[in-house]
Amino acid sequence: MHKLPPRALEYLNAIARYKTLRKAAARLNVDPSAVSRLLSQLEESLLLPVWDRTNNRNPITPAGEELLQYYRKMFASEQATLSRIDDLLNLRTGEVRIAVGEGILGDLISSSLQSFLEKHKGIQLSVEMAGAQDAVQLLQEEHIDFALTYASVNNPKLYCHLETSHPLELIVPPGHALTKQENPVTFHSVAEYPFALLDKSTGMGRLVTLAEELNHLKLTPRLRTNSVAALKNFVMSGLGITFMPLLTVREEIEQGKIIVIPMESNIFSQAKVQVLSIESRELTLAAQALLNHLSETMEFLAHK
Amino acid sequence: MHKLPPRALEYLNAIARYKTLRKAAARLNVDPSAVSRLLSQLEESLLLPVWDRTNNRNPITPAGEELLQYYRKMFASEQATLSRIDDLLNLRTGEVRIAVGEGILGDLISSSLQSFLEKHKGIQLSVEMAGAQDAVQLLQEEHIDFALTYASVNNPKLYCHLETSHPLELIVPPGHALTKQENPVTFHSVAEYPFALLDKSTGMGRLVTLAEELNHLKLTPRLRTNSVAALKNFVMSGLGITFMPLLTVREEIEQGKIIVIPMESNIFSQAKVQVLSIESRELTLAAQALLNHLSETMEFLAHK
DNA sequence: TTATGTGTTGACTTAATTGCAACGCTTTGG
DNA sequence: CCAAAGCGTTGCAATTAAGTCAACACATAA
Repeated sequence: MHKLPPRALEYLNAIARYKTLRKAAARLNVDPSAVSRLLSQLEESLLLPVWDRTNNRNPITPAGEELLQYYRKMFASEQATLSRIDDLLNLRTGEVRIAVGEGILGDLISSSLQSFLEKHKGIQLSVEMAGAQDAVQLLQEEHIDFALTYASVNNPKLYCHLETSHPLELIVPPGHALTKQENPVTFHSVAEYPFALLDKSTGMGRLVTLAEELNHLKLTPRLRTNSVAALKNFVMSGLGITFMPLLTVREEIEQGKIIVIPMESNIFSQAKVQVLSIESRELTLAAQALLNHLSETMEFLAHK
Repeated sequence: MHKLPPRALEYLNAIARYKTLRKAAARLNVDPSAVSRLLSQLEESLLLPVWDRTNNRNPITPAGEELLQYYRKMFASEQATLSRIDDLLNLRTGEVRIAVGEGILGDLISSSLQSFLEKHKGIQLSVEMAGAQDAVQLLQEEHIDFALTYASVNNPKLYCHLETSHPLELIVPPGHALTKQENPVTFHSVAEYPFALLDKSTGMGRLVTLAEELNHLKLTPRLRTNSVAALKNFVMSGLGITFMPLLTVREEIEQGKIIVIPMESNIFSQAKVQVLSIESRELTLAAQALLNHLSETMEFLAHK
């Protein structure tokens, strides 16, 4: 099976429109000979005439009609494809899939995501809530474009687009005994109060475990959960204290429902929010646009 | 708007299949550099990358996916088109439209038409019954491929593919007085009996009119119709006599229902069955095939 | 480390398209 | 009736596109 030269079909189409070879050639700004020859060799390859040189009213043969039907469909489809690619280029369409690690509350980024969706009406957005290592998994399996994580492990396969420091803080309810303490609270003194911890599966959980080991101390929490919201409620209801980054409880602090107490541990100050993607895998245009948008509109992602 | 080079899409498709440029090039039996260059210039024209050189598992970018979707649809459509054209070439499909002039009974050619339809299962056939000049009109307006006419006028615009002589004969019922006459019947003696004539719109009708003028005689028929069948019934029921070509009454003669009487007039011997089409307009393959089939299977069209 | 794989680049060759001028033909209009 | 304008086609030269070959830079695996 051979190939249909598109140029020849274009010529045939022009002949169908302008009825005669010379007029068609004139419209296409080519020499009539080019048209004549290309169509002749097309007919030779098909073993069939595609147009009737002696009929100026309806010069297209049945075989030619088949070709034209194909050509016109193809042409329309090509234009549509180019238009879609142009949309892609101008972010009028596209798809971004991200994961946000537990520890970064949906509320925090949802307003930014919403303004992004409004800015780029045609872009589909998919946000997956996941643990830190789940996010890495999703990245490597290419289910997502990038991940927003908190306190995740370093991974050489991953590229960090930007990171901001967000230390893990000690969070207590108003009126808690530790609020009266003058000198900075030590890790040991925390153990004397009922407290809650995040699962070890999360980045925050692992950070706490690390601190335990460094302080040769085994904490036994009243509550262990993988839900940041549950953790917040635990503290706000006065049941006890916990560790959380400031960014997750900013609102509650302003409302006085929660109080942050400085700690002397500098282990927790390693904690960072990171935007990660697969090393050496270029971001989609749409993904890059979302990333830019997030870093512009989210204070907690602003470079420090 | 520019044009998508098909070769580049073919290359992109091969890369999608074989994951790497070199393997794709190997499968297509081209040098890798050709693939590299063509794809690079495609990307340059689109202002977007179409494949990811660093990802051997899924090298196609979103823009590339759009292109491939288009390419595959186009490819399938091209194959289908070529297949349809091949069908045209091999008469597995097509359309033939003919007109048969009154005077050639449908029964006469219907068996031949039927065997043609059986031979070429995919061909659509359209048969129009028409008067001789109606057929010419249909030809010139290109509604039909060719016309089968009887005793039609000569027309320089028409090409006669084949013609066979079929004189207009005197047709009488068995036992008619003229059957007893020994010397050849003259045109004048016909007028003494009740007779029927075809409409002047038909070729046969005009032939009779011509004979009237040459013999300075005005015939007043008992019946004037444009239906050959009505004419036959008129004679068979013994109501009178008429003029018809042998080919339309062959069956009735064999059954003894109708008798042919020789006439001395040689005007009627001009009458011919003709296959006509527009001069210089080549017949469709399918039309040519039908014409061949008719001339092979119809005795009355056999060359004499 | 070597060895094998990737994509890319430069110089050259080859094939396909096109432009130009001319020819033979039919149709049109004085 | 002939001249003029239109048609499609062909030979030859020029341009452009696509291809090969060899070499390079880089990454990965043994």
